[in-house]
Amino acid sequence: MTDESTHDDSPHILSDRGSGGGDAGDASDRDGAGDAGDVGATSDADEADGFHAFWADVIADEVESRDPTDPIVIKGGVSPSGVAHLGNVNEVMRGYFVAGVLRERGHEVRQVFTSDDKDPLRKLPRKLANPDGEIVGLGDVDAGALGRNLGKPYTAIPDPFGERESYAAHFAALLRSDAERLGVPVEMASNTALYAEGAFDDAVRTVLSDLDGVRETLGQYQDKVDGEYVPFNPVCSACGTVTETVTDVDLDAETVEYRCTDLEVDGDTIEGCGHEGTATFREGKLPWRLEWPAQWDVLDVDFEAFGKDHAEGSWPSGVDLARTVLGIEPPVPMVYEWFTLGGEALSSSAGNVITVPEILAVLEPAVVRYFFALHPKRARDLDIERIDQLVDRFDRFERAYFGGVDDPALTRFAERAYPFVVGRVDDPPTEKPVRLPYTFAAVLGMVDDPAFRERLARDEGHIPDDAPKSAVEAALARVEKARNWAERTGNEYDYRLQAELPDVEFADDVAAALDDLADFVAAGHDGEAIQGEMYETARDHEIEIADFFQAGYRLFFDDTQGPRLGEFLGELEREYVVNRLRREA
RNA sequence: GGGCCGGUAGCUCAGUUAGGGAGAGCGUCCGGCUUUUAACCGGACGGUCGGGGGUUCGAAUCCCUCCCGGCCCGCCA
Repeated sequence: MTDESTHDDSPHILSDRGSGGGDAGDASDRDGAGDAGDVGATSDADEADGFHAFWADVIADEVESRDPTDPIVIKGGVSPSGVAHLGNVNEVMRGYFVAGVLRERGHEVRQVFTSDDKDPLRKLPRKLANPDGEIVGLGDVDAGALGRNLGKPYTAIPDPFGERESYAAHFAALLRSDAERLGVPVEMASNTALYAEGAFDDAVRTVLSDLDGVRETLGQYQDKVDGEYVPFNPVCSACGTVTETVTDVDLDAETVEYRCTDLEVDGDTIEGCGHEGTATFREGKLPWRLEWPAQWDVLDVDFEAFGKDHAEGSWPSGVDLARTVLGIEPPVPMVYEWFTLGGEALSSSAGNVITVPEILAVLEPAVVRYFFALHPKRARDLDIERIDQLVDRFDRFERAYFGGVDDPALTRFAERAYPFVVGRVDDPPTEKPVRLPYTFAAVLGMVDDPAFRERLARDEGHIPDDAPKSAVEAALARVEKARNWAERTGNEYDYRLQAELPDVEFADDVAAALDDLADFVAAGHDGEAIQGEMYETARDHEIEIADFFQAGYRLFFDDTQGPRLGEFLGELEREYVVNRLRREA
């Protein structure tokens, strides 16, 4: 009915500047009705003039302006086709922030995540993830079994790892555990299950009852849609593949007639078996362009975030089909820009991916959530080599929340977003957590002894004297992350204290200097004194200071460089240091 | 070819909603911490805000245009 221009349905609502501000013509009917009642009653945390420092508030405003009925439904979803990487996390984390804001405003909110698992497996993935989320190659599983199942729904293909009921269930379980690790409670919904229980029956009936309408609308977006097009893909009862050739529709019986024909995928052909049969509305699926709007209808979706790949394809056609065929209003959309990993596009086939377990090996969950709290529309790069920069930014963001940074813009953003980032909306922290700078944590990661780590952190002033035990433990947890980072990247912090004496030899004068230093340490001195004595000893023996330090690094790290040596040695067990300096153990 | 999104310092990013000082952290350089050895402190250097044009007293911000990158207009999420 309401024939609004596509401009008004732009999913780029965080980019539109002053939308509706220019044209007097269309501003009246869209904004006028919704605004009057409830705009003034929005969040108390907002400034009165409607400015928002946090994008999730902008989205929440838009959702509220449509007068949704509780519970508000926020959806995300992916096809469980293979390795879920950090890019897919957008689908849950973006919704997490919007859900949090809406709950804070007093709404009941459900966050639903669909596994679009009735889609067919179109080609063999090059990489898979095992039940622990670790990436493995196709050679580690029965690739032949997968190859024989091309064209079948993911839920009809056995789990390559033999643990769950299907390929889809395997990857859906990984997605759920990813969300849980990030502290995001989501309701998982299986598309296959929704079809099986009849949830899509009404939508399928509506679509197949209005073939002319579907063809006319969708034909404006897809050239392949012609007078013969039928928007339903039955699953062949003979061979189990998803087919595309429907020859007749029987609305009374709620069935379709089909012929199992070939499926073209990327130049390859998945052969149909030629079987001719009958399928019910539950024994097939809608094509994506219609299935997406049907999900909005079935799940009553109020908001959905999606990648920019959908923005100019299935979103505009989905909006149109929702209104003209299904008779519903589409949800509030939000497009997120893709991020790059180390400057390159995420690509599972090229191996340029990082999974949630992998990122959580080097980052605390709050830091990952912080990354996804940043503006969704900005092009950004996630660089593992310099992940310390991201952590530094998080620490600064956290300090800003506690009023410790002279940066009004950052402080406004932090005051609003921080409680959601740390998952403490209802009882925000009142004391700033103790944090070790990430690179300092990497230095501590060079040794295993927890007591050593804590001593050194205290000596360097990173842990206040009155910090409670739990805060200290939480701070030291970062050391394991930073150590994993150093090992993964092999960077300048990737040193390990050598438990065994490295196989080394020194010139006589260097050896004599080491013996003198050993005597000094044995006499009992602190790290600062040892550091100073190293210079004295080198001078006494007329050797280059650089050579002497290098000898020390060779003995303790079997390397030519390392951390500030004297103070480091001062924290280690004295007997160990003395013996090592004497090259005895 | 058409449409959409993105482009701010060497790096990672704020600032674009609401036009007014071009900013932060890191890196680099210099200096300090008795003594060059990656942790700590201070300072400096560093940008045609992708280019050009326009509106304005004033533009990173609004308009036009061009360049570069990504995405969509086939399939698929």
